[in-house]
Amino acid sequence: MTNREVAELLRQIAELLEIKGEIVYKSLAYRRAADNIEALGRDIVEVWREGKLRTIPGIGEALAKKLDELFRSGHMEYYERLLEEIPPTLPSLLAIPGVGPKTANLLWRQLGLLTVADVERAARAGQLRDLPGLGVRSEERILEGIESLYRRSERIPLGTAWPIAQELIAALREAVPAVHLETAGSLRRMRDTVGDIDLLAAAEDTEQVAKAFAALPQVAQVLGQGATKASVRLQNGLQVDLRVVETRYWGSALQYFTGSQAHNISLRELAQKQGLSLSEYGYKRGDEEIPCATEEQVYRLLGLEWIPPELREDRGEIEAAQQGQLPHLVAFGDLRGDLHVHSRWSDGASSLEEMVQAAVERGYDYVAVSDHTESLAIANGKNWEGFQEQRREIAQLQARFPQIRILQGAEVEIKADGSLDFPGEMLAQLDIVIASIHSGLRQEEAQITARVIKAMRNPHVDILGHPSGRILGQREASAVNLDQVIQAAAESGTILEINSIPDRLDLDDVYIRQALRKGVKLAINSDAHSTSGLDAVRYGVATARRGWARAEDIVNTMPLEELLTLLLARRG
DNA sequence: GCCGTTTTCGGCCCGACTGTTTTCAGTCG
Repeated sequence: MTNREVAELLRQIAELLEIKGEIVYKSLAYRRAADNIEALGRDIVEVWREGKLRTIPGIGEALAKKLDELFRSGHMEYYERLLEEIPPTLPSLLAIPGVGPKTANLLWRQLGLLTVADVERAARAGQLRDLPGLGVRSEERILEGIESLYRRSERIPLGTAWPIAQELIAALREAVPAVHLETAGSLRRMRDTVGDIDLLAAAEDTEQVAKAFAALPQVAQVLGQGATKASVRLQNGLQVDLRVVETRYWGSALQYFTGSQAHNISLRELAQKQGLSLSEYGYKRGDEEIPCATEEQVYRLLGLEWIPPELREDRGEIEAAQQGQLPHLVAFGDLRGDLHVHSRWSDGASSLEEMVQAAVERGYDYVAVSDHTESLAIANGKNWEGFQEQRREIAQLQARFPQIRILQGAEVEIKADGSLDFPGEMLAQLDIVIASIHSGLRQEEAQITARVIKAMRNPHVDILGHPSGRILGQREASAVNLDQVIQAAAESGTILEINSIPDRLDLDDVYIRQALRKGVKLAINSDAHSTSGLDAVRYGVATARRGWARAEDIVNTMPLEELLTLLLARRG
């Protein structure tokens, strides 16, 4: 079972327990355990085999026992018993905005409703208004909730949301004076996908800002607007929430609205131990109010360093901040080159010269052109002859662009049996070799893992490209066991790629962190297929930061000579 | 169900909003 599957099971149990009416802390415990399993970065079944389940935060005696039964037998009796008590479809009602566990229970017990369609039918027939605690308004609200559920859009990739948010911020700045204006929520934490766009402003006249926001030309529909907030839907369907606070609350509010929720809960628990209560309005000690104008103040009052938003997921950052052990995270400006770009030689839209020119404009010291190889015919992959021809063009360009070093690379296909498109003596003539999988992604775990590791052990392979193969919103990661891939990388010295294409972001934050724990080196690559694609590294850097990466963990922050020495050493 | 520089038992985050309520329960982020 994958970590995600185990986490999903625990979350289902949490929902069933809520509907059943168990004390809320029990379901909270299941959710916390689920979150921590998902953020583990290693195979939970492995942890179980080592007998170390209890070392995972949030897993105590009872959960360890249940998971042990699950991994041993494939069943969890507790879960199966719950499903006999509570109809399995009932948790689906919780997806209706406005319907929580109490209402779901009520709808089931009183009217026998089991699905969203059941609820819709009953609501339209006017059967909900007479239930205890509900009325006509509730019935309407539930119907509205069902309609919005049908319309509900998927989470959107960071790479889609981020530029839109920047554009809105610029437009709002133009329209109205605000002292502060920033993104908040999962967008500020740079999660790989976001549910909506959250913006936060501080101003003297809060209502003026909310009004100006609702009146922006990008806005298609105003969902709600008051003195301190506005919710809108954009022309492109995205929902954006803006909140406006007084300047003296800026720090407290920005901290609060950035989240994550788990991070905030842990922070408030810490505050509580120190006799303080923390909210978006700052601290309270008894009747004394302590608003914070900066985020630094929020953290400092608890004895913490300021925590970068990308780390705020309650994955140990608070403890690290307490001890002054937060990592100095890699930054955009640390990158000295890009090791994975394409050109018109394979499936790129820009010429080699245009790509080199664009890399120069970005201030890079080096760029590796890594076009596809022959068996990826769909991407116009080139044979060895093609690469030799390309080398002559690179030599000519190099003479014209002395300010940047142009490396010849290749994105070599890992074939179904783990062999590569080119033999060793050819690969040895390239400056850098990225090995990637683009086909046979459905192989089962053992096969695809062995295939990838075989390629990694090839001394001519420098980098493993987009290791999981996921495409956000379209394709799940392959079955490859990243635990074993990371272990193999640690042993062979293979560099793992953080592919920056917005719907890849692969490796993801969780496995980046695990790779770093094992001392594996990473490369933040754009995988650009046109000149503008080079800027995607912004998202790769953000993902690296979410994985706690420092500049020294990323090979393309190195000066050219150092990088070349590293590559040579690896090839022996 | 978890967990311990106040605890191995008794706690477990905070505030806003809404609707159904005469003081609060449920939901949400």
